[in-house]
Amino acid sequence: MNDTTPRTAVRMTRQRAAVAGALGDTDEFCSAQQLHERLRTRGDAVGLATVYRTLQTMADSGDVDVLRGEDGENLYRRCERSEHHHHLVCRVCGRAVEIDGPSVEAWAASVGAAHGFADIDHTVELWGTCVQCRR
Amino acid sequence: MNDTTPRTAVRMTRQRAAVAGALGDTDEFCSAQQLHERLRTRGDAVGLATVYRTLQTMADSGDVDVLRGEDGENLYRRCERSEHHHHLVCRVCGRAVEIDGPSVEAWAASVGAAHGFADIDHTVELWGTCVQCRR
DNA sequence: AGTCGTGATGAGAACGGTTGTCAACTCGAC
DNA sequence: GTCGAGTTGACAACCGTTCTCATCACGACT
Repeated sequence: MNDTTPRTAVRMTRQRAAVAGALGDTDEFCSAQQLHERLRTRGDAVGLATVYRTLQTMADSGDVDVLRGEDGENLYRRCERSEHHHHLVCRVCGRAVEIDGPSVEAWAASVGAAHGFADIDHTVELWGTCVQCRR
Repeated sequence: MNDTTPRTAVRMTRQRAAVAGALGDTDEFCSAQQLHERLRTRGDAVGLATVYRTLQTMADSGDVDVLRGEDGENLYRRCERSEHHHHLVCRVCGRAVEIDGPSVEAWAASVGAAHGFADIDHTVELWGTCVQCRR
């Protein structure tokens, strides 16, 4: 009954290594399905459900950033910073820049409080077209 | 070839009036399905597809605000201001306050430009729990 | 190296929101 | 009243994501 004996160990499997590897290959946000396809063509086939599960787990533990694309699907990218931050994402290729809005956090909290709302959470993402994709 | 003869008139139908009426009843953001259900119990039955189509049309013309809920579904609310603005939404009841982040717009544009991104668009929504729902 | 328990996997079904299909309908201009 | 084009509704199709469950394989412990 002591915590020194983790009851739920996270096992390292070929599949998890593959997903992590594929994510490490790029700076761009990509969907679970894109990742699944990339792994398949790479010869590192992993079940789609597993890709979803793995990404979810990694997102929970803060190993990947998740954000909802403009069409509603979830996009993932390996996380470079563990602190809270936002993104400037290219809507064409998915390339992203991590940014922080120094004032945003404070602004969100104060606006929330001013209207009597608690547990304020905020969504702040910037979409644009990067130089390469602009042509 | 002159604009004085609109080729595609928007017709006022019982269904559109019903959807508009249901939206006018509340200040809260609600989903297409909630609206559909509300209309049904009200005796003003409208097909689900029609509710979706009508909301989409109204959103395009700026008559309703749309935002994507935390679970990914689209939420609609009658629009009070046509100018660009953001929302502070109660994640429990959907009640919302229209807000504007004076600095947000400028900040988004400058960050985008600084990284060579064009056509910057931004998503800024605040979620919280309102007084009534806090208990 | 062999055992074993439990977490992990994958194929496919299920789900939930949304959009497409198409024949029947109805608004509204004439 | 007529007529045509926009509109509607029941239902199928879509699509991303999650669930199911039998089978597999880490890895801790011999």
